[in-house]
Amino acid sequence: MKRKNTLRDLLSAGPEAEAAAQPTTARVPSGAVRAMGLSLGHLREEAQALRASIEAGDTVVELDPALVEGSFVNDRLAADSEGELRALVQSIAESGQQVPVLVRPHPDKTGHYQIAYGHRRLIAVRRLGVRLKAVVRALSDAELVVAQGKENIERRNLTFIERALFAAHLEAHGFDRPTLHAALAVQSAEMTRYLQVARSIPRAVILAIGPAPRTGRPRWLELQRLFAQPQAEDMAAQVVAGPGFRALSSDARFQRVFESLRHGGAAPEAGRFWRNPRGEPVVRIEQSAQGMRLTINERLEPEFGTYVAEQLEALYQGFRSSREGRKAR
DNA sequence: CCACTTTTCAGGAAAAGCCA
DNA sequence: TGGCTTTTCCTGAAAAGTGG
Repeated sequence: MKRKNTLRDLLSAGPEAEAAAQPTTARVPSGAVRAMGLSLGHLREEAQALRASIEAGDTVVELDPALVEGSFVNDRLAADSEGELRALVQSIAESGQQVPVLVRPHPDKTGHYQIAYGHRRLIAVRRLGVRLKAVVRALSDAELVVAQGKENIERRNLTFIERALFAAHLEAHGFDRPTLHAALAVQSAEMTRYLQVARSIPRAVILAIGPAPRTGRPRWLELQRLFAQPQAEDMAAQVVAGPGFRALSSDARFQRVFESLRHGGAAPEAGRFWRNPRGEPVVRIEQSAQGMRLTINERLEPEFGTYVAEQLEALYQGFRSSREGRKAR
């Protein structure tokens, strides 16, 4: 099997070589690797996938990229950065497309194809106006989404909420749990959390917040719990439509929705301060999932913090009696 | 700037709940 | 009852924050 060996040589590094964590020049020119900022793990996943396809007897063909369409399930909330894409375009222009993409014959349009993984390479190749190196395999819908999921999940490119939405999309398409687990490479417990979040938080709110790359499972779960309270949807809708919301980063948008539901009203602005009459920011007020933290700057107000600590008992008594008063009314 | 602490995230195991 | 889903908890790693 000459072809098999040739292709193997192209992707010579196996998992054993990766374990050494040393870049080998046999696989892809190392300069290009560095330029693209790709992790070795990423290359390993692709190499493994391709090795698997070679072992399955697939051949690499060259296709007109115009005949290749995207998948029927969309998994991303945000497009890849232009910088990353440009680096990939440059790499392919210089050293050619080193790794083929995986496609299947289009189920409805004869002569067309649907991509399973390699979306970014497809875009890059289109820009260059060259032909697309691809492995064509007859994949079922389930196999297609599993392959597509692997492309993103194994690169760890999707945020928590993107995975959750992807899972929800797949579920809506009627895929069973085992397929979902395989597509996202997670256990059933994690899948439950994805679906729970995607089901409980209104889609419009999720889309308005966006991928929130620095917001992970705990806080999304916490937000999902907040949506159990009455009026949560209305409140969130108000926040989302509020002034300046769009201008915030995705993570800040999450934070604003989160805070507004926690406090049942207007979102406090980030990094609040209490100022003394001189206008100095003496107390920094920070809200987290755990609670509220007050940081008292004793350089600005010496011994104020000590005083506040001493007054906690009196403050608490005042807090209790104000609560009782409210209940009695 | 560096070392240390705290927070956050995500993977996974085990227990609990649900349903045919 | 057994299989599957959901909930809860624990853990290690990474990131962020803090203080000297």
